[in-house]
Amino acid sequence: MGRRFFQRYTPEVARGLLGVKLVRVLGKARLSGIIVETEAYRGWRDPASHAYRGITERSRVMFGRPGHAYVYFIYGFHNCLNLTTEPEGVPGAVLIRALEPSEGVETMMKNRKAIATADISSGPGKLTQALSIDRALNGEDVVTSERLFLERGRKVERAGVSSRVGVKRGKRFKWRFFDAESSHVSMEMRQRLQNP
DNA sequence: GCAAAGATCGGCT
DNA sequence: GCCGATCTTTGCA
Repeated sequence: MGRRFFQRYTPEVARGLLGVKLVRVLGKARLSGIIVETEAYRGWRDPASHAYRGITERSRVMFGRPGHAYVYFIYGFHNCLNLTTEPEGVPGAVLIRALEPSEGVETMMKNRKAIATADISSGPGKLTQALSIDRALNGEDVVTSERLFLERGRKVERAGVSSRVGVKRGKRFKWRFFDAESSHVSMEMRQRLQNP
């Protein structure tokens, strides 16, 4: 995926990432999964976004060039992976919320101590654990990186849209996108199917 | 300095 | 459905 893909209106990128394969290379091992759920965080008017109050040490990456990883640590336990969007200077990022595992499933299971494959990466904190993604990858350029990047995946026929989950403010933005035909999304919110 | 909240998960009731 | 774990970031004194 080129830089231009990310340099657009964030909800558009979030929708466009559905069906794309996220690849993590660890030594000679390849771990990957198809993105089936995303959320957009954008601009200065979105109260749920880390960029809401302007540039801080943490949110700096969101204001930088598009196509970079923004990884933050939350609740004392979990890392969350985002990909930055919009032209430089405009804050935006897409939170990757769920993957459908494809390569390296055994390793991901081990990383997760999971017994069911549906449980490997069906949540933002789960997938970073499965793919060994932490803040060491914050700021990684996924357009040129060889340890974290995107590849062509499959076409998503039916995309669902809803409010974002887990946020208190900014509910009015319908910026959560998911593959309505996937059984690997983070929650069973497969009602309210629409076309974005 | 310090206190409080947080883009979560898993276990228990 | 509710609760606890655990620690970073941020806002305010």
